[in-house]
Amino acid sequence: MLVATWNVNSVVARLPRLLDWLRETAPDVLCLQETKVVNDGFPSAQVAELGYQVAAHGDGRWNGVAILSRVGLADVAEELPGDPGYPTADVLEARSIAATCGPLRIRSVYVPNGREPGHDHYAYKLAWLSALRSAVSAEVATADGPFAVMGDFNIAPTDDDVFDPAFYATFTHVTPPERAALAALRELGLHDVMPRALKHDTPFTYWDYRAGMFHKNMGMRIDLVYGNQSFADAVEDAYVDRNARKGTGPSDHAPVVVKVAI
DNA sequence: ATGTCCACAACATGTGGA
Repeated sequence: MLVATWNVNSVVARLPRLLDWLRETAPDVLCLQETKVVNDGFPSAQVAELGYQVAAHGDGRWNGVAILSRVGLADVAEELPGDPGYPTADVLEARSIAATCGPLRIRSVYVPNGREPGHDHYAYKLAWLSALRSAVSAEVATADGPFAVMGDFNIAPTDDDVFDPAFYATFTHVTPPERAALAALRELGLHDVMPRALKHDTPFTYWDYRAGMFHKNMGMRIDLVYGNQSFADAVEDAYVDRNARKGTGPSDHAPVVVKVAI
């Protein structure tokens, strides 16, 4: 199986590139983030022509996640129990969706950005990650086969995952509490599936649109694949498809593609 | 050598978010 995750920064704006990429790469399962569209606006018919079923969970203007599968799609869960909501507990954002795709249980996540350390949104990010840990803990405990949670975590696990730690020193994505939240996920028995880079030896997955950062390779690895033991044992290859970040009208993220013997 | 994009409201361009 080929499994992938990609923050597309609007599935509508990215549709031509998404369809081209699906034809070229032909993943069996693709997790999307930042679809930025309500479910009725999701281009389901276009991806269906390529053989994919869709489970979408969208807000509209912001956020939005989805799972595309051509190996079956069942037991879809859009709720995240314990979701703290933002700015208040009654406002839940579309940041997580889970489904069973053939033999694989999968969760696509778009972790809150956090904006800046100390901001309300930063506290929300940590609370949201705590809720995610609880949900994933239950999934890991009940999974009798391969399980993976993947998506845009908006956290670089280590200093090696950013082009220059000093550049990000005062920003979110690298603070100890955020990294501790990732470690808490791994403590559930999940493995960080490290992709190889197609260039530069740095498997970054995100480069800001501004100031030519992609061309200077000033990026971060914040799109992650965390798999349980069964999933990790089956990994044959993993890479960041930086080619999808090139050219006209790219997302600011590149897909992470994982080949698993499942 | 240089370097942002997206959606929305509204209908020009400002705004918020990333």
